[in-house]
Amino acid sequence: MDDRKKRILQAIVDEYINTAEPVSSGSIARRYNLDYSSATIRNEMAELEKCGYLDKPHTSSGRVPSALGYRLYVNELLKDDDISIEEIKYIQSKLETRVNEIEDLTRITTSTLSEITHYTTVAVGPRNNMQRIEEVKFVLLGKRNLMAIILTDSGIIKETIIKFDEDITEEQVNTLTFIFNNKLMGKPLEAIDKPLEEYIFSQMNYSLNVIKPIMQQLKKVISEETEYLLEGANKAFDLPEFKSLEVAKNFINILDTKEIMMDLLNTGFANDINVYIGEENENEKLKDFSIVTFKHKYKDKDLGTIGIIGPKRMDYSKVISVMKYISKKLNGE
Amino acid sequence: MDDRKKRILQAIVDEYINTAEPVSSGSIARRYNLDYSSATIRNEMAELEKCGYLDKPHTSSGRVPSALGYRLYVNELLKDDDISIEEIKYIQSKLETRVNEIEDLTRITTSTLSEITHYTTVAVGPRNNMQRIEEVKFVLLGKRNLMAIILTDSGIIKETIIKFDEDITEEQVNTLTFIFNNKLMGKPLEAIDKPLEEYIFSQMNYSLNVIKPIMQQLKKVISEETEYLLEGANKAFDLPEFKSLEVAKNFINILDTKEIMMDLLNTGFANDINVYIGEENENEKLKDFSIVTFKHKYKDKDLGTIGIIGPKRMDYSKVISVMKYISKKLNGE
DNA sequence: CTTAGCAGTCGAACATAAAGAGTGCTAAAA
DNA sequence: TTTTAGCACTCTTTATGTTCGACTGCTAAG
Repeated sequence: MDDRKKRILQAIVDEYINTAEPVSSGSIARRYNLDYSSATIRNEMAELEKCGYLDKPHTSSGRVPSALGYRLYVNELLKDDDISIEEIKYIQSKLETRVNEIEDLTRITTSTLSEITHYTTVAVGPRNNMQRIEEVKFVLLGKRNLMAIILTDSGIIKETIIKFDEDITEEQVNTLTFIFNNKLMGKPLEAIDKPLEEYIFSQMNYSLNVIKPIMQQLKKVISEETEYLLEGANKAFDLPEFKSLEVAKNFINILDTKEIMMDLLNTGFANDINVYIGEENENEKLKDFSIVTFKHKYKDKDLGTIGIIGPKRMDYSKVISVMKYISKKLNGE
Repeated sequence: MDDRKKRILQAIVDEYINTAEPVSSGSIARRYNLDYSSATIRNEMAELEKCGYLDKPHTSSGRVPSALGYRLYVNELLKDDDISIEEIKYIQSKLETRVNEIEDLTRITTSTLSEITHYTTVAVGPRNNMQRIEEVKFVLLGKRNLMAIILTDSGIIKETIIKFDEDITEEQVNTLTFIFNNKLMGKPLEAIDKPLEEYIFSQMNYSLNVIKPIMQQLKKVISEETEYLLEGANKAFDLPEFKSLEVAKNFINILDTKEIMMDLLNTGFANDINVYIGEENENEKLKDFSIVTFKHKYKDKDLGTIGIIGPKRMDYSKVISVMKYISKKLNGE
């Protein structure tokens, strides 16, 4: 794989990302100043195809990058810093918004990312079981409703309401608070389990009627799907690939069955931008799409993962540049 | 408008709802036992068209109901009780799930409705400003975070977190709790406004640094969009009308810009099922869709509105029957 | 090693024809 | 007066053929 082949491949991918049309040897020779004739480029393209980096829709058509071609492009040929001053300013202004809840920061980041890149953006909260409990609070609402608040080290606050069939006293609440904090402070969320239930039951002399519903609801909340955010689903429909009904249908399906995206977002390495290109994905429905994800943190607190989904012909340079910038900015310059 | 015309119109609408193909006089004569020849039906169809109840895609094609036709059908010709025993059992089993938070009930209702009808379903919470405050609680989280909890008479609980730049004392929290409850109990949510802020400021001898952020955040929370739920967006894409790219694009657009649906859901009469048919909607984007909404209540508490969006060729009988049943069931038999 | 030139391939766009479904109208039947 | 059989006419759909243009692949010359 010599240098000239790479330059040509890069030109083809760039051109295809811009036009969404199969790229001909002539257009490359004309528009990119590679100083070779279309015939030479044609020969190189034939070889690139033989190596699997390019595909041809039919015998006499131009070339289209294959998944392998995009992969090489992403790994080796990306333009760095593909982000303008205006965009930087816009991102800065957005991220400076003061937020009270950490979820708001995720929401702002997600929508900003979608606005800048013009792709659909998805976010999930951090994996619950990684978080450690800092404090548990119980607040009596009326006589038969109890709100439980769990503060974690990631700054995410889980709260839930538990309904009872009998009245709860302030004293009970105090005991509960003491025992839960005593037992759980510093522990991961998954420490809320059966053994804990038994321990608490042994410590408190109330009926199971009080503890059972609390444990049940707490377990439900911590096992619950983390928040799932979706921004700019309609943006995709302006892209030429969505002329195909099958593509459009798959897209909606992917977004609607949250598990597909959630799985993908929960894979991937921390501290890194992960790129999944078309057929590289196991899921058949993702074959026409690429997804770029990154775990975002704020002052080293895990805030979950944000992903961008678009056509394989995605503007990887732009997307990755913007993600890198936002990631750096969030983590403190 | 004689009876026979109505029977024929009903047959045409029923047939079109089933097949999504223009309906011919012959198919009506064959499949519905109206005891008239296709020629007679043809004559009636011509008149129905003249009156505006039917449309013809082109000169020699069958007829398609117009918005006016659907309207007459919905107002006068609906089959009652178009819901099977199995469906009733399924709905019952779903609605019996015990829930702790009122939002869960909305979620279950929304997804059940989507599963039974096979249409996309949307829900919004009740209009905030209608609700009355029953209690306000403040809970100190750490030293500089305060959680505010507002209980309303509809059972919806709003909670939010307020961040401070200085430490807050328990004493301050107690004073805040006393003043807020004293001033707000029984008042509507919109009582949280500028005059309240001034009153509280006059009553407490702390700096504005404490009250300002609280009021700001509370106002934000109560003015915030109420929850917006979406179920079964992909179901729509199996319908033949979604072969048209324009229709599909409009659909995604409608769902993505929440305001369109929110506006519609917040219109409409309480205690009633509201039907909006295609061009009847002011919004141009809705011209190909119909929406059926109902305000749902649980034991007379307002839980917001649920709506179904589908093609104009929606199975109105089924949708309305299911809604009526669920509505009755939620409000206690 | 590069490139000009040209034959060959394929898709897109357009025109044409035939088949089929449905209507509207007329005139006969009930 | 109402209903219906029958038929001409209209319009869509599908199939088929044709042309045009954009590319490629290959050969042979530079």
